Amino acid sequence: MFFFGWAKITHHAAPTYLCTMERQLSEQEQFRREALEALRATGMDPFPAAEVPVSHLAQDIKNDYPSKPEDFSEVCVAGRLMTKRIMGKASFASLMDSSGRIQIYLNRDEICPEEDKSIYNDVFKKHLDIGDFISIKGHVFITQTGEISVHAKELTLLSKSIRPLPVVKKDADGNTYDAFTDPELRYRQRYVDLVVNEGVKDIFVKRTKVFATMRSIFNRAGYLEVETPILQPIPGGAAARPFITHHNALDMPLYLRIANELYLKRLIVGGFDGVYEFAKDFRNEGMDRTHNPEFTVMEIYVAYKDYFWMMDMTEKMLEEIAETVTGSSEITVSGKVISLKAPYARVPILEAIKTHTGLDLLGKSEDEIRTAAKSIGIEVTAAMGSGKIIDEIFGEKCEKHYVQPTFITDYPLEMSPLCKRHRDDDRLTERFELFINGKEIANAYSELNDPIDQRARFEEQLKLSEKGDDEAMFIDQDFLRALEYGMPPTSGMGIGMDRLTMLLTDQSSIQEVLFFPQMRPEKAD
RNA sequence: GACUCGAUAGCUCAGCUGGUAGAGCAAUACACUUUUAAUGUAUGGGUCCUGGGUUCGAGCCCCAGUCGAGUCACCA
Repeated sequence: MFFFGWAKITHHAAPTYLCTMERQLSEQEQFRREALEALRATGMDPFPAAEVPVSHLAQDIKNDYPSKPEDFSEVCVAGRLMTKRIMGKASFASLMDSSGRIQIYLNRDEICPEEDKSIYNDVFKKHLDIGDFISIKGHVFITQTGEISVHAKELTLLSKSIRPLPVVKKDADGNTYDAFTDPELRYRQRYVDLVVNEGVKDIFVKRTKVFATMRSIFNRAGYLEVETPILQPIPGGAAARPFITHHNALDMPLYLRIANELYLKRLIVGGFDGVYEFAKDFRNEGMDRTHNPEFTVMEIYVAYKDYFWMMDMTEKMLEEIAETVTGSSEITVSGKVISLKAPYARVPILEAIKTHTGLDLLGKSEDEIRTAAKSIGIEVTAAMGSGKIIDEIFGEKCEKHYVQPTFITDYPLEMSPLCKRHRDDDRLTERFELFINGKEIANAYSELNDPIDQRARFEEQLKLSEKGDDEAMFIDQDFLRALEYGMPPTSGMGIGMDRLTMLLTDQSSIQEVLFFPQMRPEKAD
């Protein structure tokens, strides 16, 4: 069983948050449990099993009732009770379903036409709480104050909520009061965040639309969506510290993938013309506003193409995604208007450095590059080769200037061990990174398919790692074997899906676009 | 990892020079048949993040720690 295997390796006690300890109930929780028992005492099941005959969503009623009121004489809506306004024998409530909120009007004598008024007087007024799931059958009408509402004929409890939700209110001007804002609580209890904070759902709906749009663009082009191993014996395809785990039956270490590049290229060797994968990757590094230990990358490889083709494809794809998801190819990111309309500027990295620092590094030796970097205040260490230094200069002095989408191209050979040499200059590679709003969004190559050169590049990485670069790449012998059988000329691209989503939803923190961002364990409740 | 800020009622927050813990919303009770941040009256609700220390006395001061946010470092 999973648990025993895991316990054997770690020897850790179960984290405290997994322990089920008696928790002191708050006054409000006690009241809700009493209400639950009171409902049971009336013979009502607070958690009934039957299917709910929902006929309409709140938003559809609000959209369509004005033009076709005759279609709304009998509706059934279901969702959470979010407010109760009781005025004696009549009440208003708001019901929230997946589409939004709608007001419910309840009248005692219509809900309870018989002698027994307990459904209204006891169940609705006393025992129903904010957060309970209910269904309402009735007809749609417009109140005196002009709000489209459901006039209730029948009220059914669907599920009792025994823990109070934070109550967030809005006034007539749209100002929000008592918003549920503590980031720790919002991320740990995302379910609550989604229920009470307006706009949170929308970010995640957009996230899914980004994925769906990208997928449909690739499928339209005939590329194959594939799955490749997450547990890898050699964590290849990128330079990063991996998570390590252990397979008991094989008694061997396995790594959670840091990238899937080398597996997708094996599939190109195998004869697929275009393959792509939305991949969760894992990197055992620091966490901050733009880094989560697990994150999502889309990688695509297309045979017989080069990186120029990939730039064309990428800019058209991003334009279409922006239009589909946000309704416009112009987006606003932290107050800046960014146009994702193709084509994008294309700037070789050494030209970018020349523009922003005045340094001309083309054809310079490692020592000259090191000296030049120091001259503009870049810190360099002995472990850094010329590629890493150039990357450092670009990151420090240039990157931030590329707010509008820009392909930075033709990186030095040393920085790109999986990338084909540049057709015009063998010190450079056919690589681009796409920068938007000063941040890297995508990375692509004309893929290196010369197995002899690939082996030499891996060996170069090995030397770097001996020099102290703990992120240099591992050598994957099976990948080299695959290349030796022959890989067609291929272009590949990886795009950070979390960061793309951040861009398209104007969020500055990766935690806002991940349902469940990584957190330290919380204390026992 | 370093620094800064924060943690008080279900939620958002206030808390004076160290002297028995406060508000709004939410909750409970009553009233109220078209309200919408419903309203009115009354009431209850606290491990002041944890553990030490100083003090006659600590939410507040000191030390150590936990969790979170921000900045930096790290990071293809």
